Amino acid sequence: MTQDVKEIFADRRGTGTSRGASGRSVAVPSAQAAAPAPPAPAALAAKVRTLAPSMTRSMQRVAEAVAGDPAGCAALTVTGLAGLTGTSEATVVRTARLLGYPGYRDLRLALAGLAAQQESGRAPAITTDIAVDDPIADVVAKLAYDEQQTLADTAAGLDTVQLGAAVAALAGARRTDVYGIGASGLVAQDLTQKLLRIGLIAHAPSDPHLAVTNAVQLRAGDVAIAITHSGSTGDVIEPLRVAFERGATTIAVTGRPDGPVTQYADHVLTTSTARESELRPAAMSSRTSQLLVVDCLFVGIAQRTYESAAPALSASYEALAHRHRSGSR
Amino acid sequence: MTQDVKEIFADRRGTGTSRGASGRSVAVPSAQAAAPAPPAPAALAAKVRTLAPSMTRSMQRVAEAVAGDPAGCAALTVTGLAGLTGTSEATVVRTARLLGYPGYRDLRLALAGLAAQQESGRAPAITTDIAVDDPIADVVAKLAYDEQQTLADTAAGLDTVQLGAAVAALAGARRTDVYGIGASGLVAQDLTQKLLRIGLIAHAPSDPHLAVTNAVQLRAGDVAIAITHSGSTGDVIEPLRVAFERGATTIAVTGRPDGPVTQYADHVLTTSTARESELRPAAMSSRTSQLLVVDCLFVGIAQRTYESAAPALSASYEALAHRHRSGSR
DNA sequence: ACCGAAACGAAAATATCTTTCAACAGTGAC
DNA sequence: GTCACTGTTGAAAGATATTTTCGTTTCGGT
Repeated sequence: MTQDVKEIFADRRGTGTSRGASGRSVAVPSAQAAAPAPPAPAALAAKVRTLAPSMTRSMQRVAEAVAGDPAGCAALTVTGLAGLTGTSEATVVRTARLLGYPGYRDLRLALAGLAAQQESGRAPAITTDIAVDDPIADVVAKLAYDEQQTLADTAAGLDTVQLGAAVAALAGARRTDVYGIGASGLVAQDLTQKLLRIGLIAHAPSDPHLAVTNAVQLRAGDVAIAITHSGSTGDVIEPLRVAFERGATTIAVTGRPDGPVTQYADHVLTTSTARESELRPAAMSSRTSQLLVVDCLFVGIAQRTYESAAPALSASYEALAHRHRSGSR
Repeated sequence: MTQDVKEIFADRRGTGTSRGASGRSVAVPSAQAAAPAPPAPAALAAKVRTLAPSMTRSMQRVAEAVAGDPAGCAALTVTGLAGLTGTSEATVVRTARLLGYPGYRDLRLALAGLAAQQESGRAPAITTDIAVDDPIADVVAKLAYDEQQTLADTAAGLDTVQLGAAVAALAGARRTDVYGIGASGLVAQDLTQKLLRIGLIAHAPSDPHLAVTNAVQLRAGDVAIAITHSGSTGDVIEPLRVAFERGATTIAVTGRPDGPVTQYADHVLTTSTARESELRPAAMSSRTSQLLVVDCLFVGIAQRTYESAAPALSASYEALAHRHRSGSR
């Protein structure tokens, strides 16, 4: 619940990006040292969207103002912004904390930076929503633009320390389980396919019961990954919990870093949340975001295990070659 | 010479330090405001050089530090910067004034902006390939950039006429089969999931033999889609050929519009082919491209069948709601 | 060596940010 | 419906940071 919020307020300098990890030792030493999460520079708009659901009404108003007019807000003091949004100074500070800054002062600094970037980058044409009567060409353009935006947001908001830790764990894993349901299930399978290609042992059970059965087999040295946009998909959380309790290293790929799933995750990789609409279900951009994260994991692992990954990759390529008809002209 | 300094010191309220006031009641673009020069955004280094002669020794030290490391200085308080340069707070404020800002606070804000600009300015260096020893942050940036590129290429290269025709066929189809193997198989499943969600009948057999078995059942009024990057995957072409011969409308989503698969396709949707490398297999960008095409198909169909699609979408959403744990927040 | 003007910094004064705490609103149990 | 409880909120106290004041120091000229 709001315990997340409370925590943030209570222990400001806290290194605990992931609550789950607090009870256990993190594999990579550098992880917690640098972990407090580098206050985002340009990833602010994305962060606002990601965290918006876990904000209270007043905080949302503040976040909205900040995301909507960085330059304007940067010129305001706490009191000014509080007045503008019809809230109190305390709320503004709370919002700043929630967004990952030590206090309003730093948020303001970041805001100034963002404003400068926007200024130089020139306004990137606002995405209007897709309408029922949009011509097909517009649909293509809007979707492409949106997905590009999602990619940028995801890349900006991805915690490279967590990512590095996740890669390290995966690269040395005895075996890996990937859990995902629905659209996220496809992402899970995608990752699994990739891992298999570089000679790692990976499974992506699609049946929730099988997933739990699988999870029970895991132990220290194994890795379990849960992929869920909402962060609260029971069928995915359950196997991760089991894996967590069996001592496996657990990773959560989610759009809600404050969701239940992170309780059992040693490392949390945050995917970006784009606005959705009737014609554009959340599944669309969350999938794009998840896939980018998965690709990053994959390439990271491939780098680390290059000696064995490279031959494995070409071997699987060779093996499939004959399944393609010879000529294509 | 130092008369500038004097002036600045003497008349402090001249330019209206109070931001709040200036934001409201100033009706006329203040004449005096023009003269004092708007606080420089990025021209800071230049300003330092220009004004250096009229600075005292201590102030020069401060100006030098500021120009040399904007990012670093932006992180410091007055006291900190005074300490770093071996001067006093008063001197720092005096320098800020000389540079055209109402006070240190505003200089600091400008500094943050400058730092952000510099930061983003050095981004475009990511066009190179991913190397084995790239730091993880570079991997993220490069992958995101590449996928964005792929999206742009795909959107640009997509034939909207073909797309429109494909959408029309799908929207009116009695049933739809989607064939894909390996990475493309996941895309096929993704499309299938989406179609099911809006109440259409779709299958994505993953077993090639089952695919053919399925294809045999198709007839005019049905649609078959083959997804293959290479355009020459036998296991995918075969069912499409069967469907084609049974009279179904056939669609090919491929990166090779000249490949064998198009022989049996009524409509061809071209995905873009990005360069691949050892660490970045083709599967990665082709998948991104294919997914965009699939999304376009989906949204197009949803538009056409809006009356029935919208309720179906919300119904499936409702049905799944209870599978998510109550809430975080 | 002495004078005056300019430069400088310590500390007071002010503005700004942060924390605390008590009151309030929403929610679920009975 | 009422009660207890948890979570949210803003006012004001408390802590920091910035700005101003003002006396001391430095430097150049006589």
